[in-house]
Amino acid sequence: MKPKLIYQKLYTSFGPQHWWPGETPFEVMVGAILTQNTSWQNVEKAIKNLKKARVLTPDKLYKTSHKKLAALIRPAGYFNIKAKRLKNFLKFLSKSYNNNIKRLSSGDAKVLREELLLVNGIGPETADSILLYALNKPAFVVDAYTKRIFSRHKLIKENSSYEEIQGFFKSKLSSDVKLFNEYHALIVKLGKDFCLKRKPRCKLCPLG
DNA sequence: GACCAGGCACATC
DNA sequence: GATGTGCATGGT
Repeated sequence: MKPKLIYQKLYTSFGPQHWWPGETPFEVMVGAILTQNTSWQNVEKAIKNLKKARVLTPDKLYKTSHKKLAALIRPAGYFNIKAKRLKNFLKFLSKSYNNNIKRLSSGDAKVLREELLLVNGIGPETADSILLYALNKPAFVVDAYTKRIFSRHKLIKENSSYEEIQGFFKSKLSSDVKLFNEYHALIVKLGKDFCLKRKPRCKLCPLG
């Protein structure tokens, strides 16, 4: 089955997913770091804490102490390391872009991706999530579900690298922000509902 | 109580 | 380049 057809099947089954769940680009970027290897449900609690404490802006979050920040994001797990990663990102945002999100989003996507990857704590998936969902750049996001689902359906090798999998999708799809947005969200929906780690395939899977 | 969740860096071979 | 490990909460 071709990637485009799979997309159509998923869209028909599940409908639009309205991603990313976040009110502002900055909130999306923070969420992208907090959700690393963590369920979104837990991330929501952390973001709620940040909002309640009124620190969910680049400058205020950067000024928040490590101890306080870690305590606020505690529900998202790995709170010590994620507090550091957030600070690393905030330092980059401040030093390189003067906390100007508009200037950030007007930059060249390829350059920006490289800059993000230089931040300790931001890997390929987090970088692409930020590019796609916060800055509206056509970056195809690859995650654990993508690997699992597409290798089980024999479309990619099980040991393919991130770049290989991303290349596969980019070569088969038009470079369209809306499409990339919806496709990744639908993959996550499918993964959560049907493609569990220990269950090789599911009879109810819309892909058969 | 085990397993899992929208990763990443780092050590070691 | 591949493989193993630490990081941690909360839901099922």
